[in-house]
Amino acid sequence: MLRDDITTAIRRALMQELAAVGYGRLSIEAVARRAGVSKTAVYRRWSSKLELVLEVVSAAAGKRLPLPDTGDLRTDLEMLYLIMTQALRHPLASQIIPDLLAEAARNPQIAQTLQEALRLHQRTVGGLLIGRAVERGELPVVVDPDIAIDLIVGPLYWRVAIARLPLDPADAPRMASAVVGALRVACQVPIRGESDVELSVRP
Amino acid sequence: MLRDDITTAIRRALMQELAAVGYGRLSIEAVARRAGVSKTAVYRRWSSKLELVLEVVSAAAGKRLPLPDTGDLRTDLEMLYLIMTQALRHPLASQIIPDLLAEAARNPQIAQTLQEALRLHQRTVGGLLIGRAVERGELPVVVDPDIAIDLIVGPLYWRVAIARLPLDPADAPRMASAVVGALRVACQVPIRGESDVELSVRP
DNA sequence: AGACGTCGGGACGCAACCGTACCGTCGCTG
DNA sequence: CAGCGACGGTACGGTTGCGTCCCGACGTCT
Repeated sequence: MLRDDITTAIRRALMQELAAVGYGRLSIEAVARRAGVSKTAVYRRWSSKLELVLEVVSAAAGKRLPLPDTGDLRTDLEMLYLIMTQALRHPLASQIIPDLLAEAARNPQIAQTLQEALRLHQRTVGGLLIGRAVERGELPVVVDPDIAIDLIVGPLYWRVAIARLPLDPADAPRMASAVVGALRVACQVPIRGESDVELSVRP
Repeated sequence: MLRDDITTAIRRALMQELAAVGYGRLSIEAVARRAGVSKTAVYRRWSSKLELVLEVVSAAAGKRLPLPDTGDLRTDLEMLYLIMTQALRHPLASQIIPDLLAEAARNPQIAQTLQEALRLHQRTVGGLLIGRAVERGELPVVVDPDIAIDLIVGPLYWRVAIARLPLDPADAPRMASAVVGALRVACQVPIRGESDVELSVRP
């Protein structure tokens, strides 16, 4: 039987190495060195760099974040943003996730794994948030869950993970309010044009 | 004098190689090979891989996209989304930009260059769009241009560059309408009063 | 026309990494 | 207690890329 302590050491070393040098420069040799084991120990468990990364990352992505349920869409989003900000601020996540997303543009295997892990997760989270808001009457019937996801996740991901600007705690409620406004419009039947109805923050 | 044809051949080869293997795996040798020149030709012009990439990329990022000015914020955004989608659909952009953004998390030089090139550009574009909308009375006075950028760029970038879902032409107007809704809310004075909803996270 | 200066190309030594074969060791089993 | 099987570590040949040096070729200037 393979020793568990060595397996976990390799997993941990992979994450650190991935954050340090990225998938492109990642070498089995460096992972083994950082883990304090030999290359053979790695090759016995995974046959290639790709397989190693896919297994470890998909396992790590399986950890679900807590899902806010405050009974109010705007507050739910605000909490979600604070949670996501904290998660994305973590050095491992903030370096590994963009790196793998970029690599996914070249490697279909990585793309598929990330799609299943991240996008599916977000779709359920977003679906839950929006579904509950619809039940409470805060939103009309959703037209397209994909657009809803884009509107919810896009702004925060852009700011924290891409632009790398800090999300001022005071900004979270403002962004949440704005996204609620976007969702209200997006959920309307897409009648072209007459969207100059006054949209208030207050329900 | 350095021959211009070879210089441009190296520039073109760099972009292709960057898209093919990414910054991490990029090698001067491969660039020279693809350009059909010798390594010396590259080293005579740029002293290192980083310098080469910075120069070429910042030059390429300087190309400004056309800025829509239709006299209506929603239509401006719709046009902007179509333009951005087309630009991001280009294989070079769709692979190079996420790759460099990920690398920017490790390399301050790249981060700074991208900040200046992309973020600054977007800030001017967003500032223009929003400024004109404010002048027309479509929006109240902007509170924070950064949040406005996040709301405008985030959803589209997320969908096209990260989730890699195609933006259905029919989705552009819907996304534009939704973002207008978000901007209307975001531009209101952020009175924090009526959010006395309980702030608790239920798992 | 001839000499000079500059540029591109090929070759070299060096370092890192890959994937594998072999060897010593540990633990289980009878 | 002894034999066996599986595991981890070291060593190896091969490949790739780096950065540099030297040489032949081309254009220019006098």
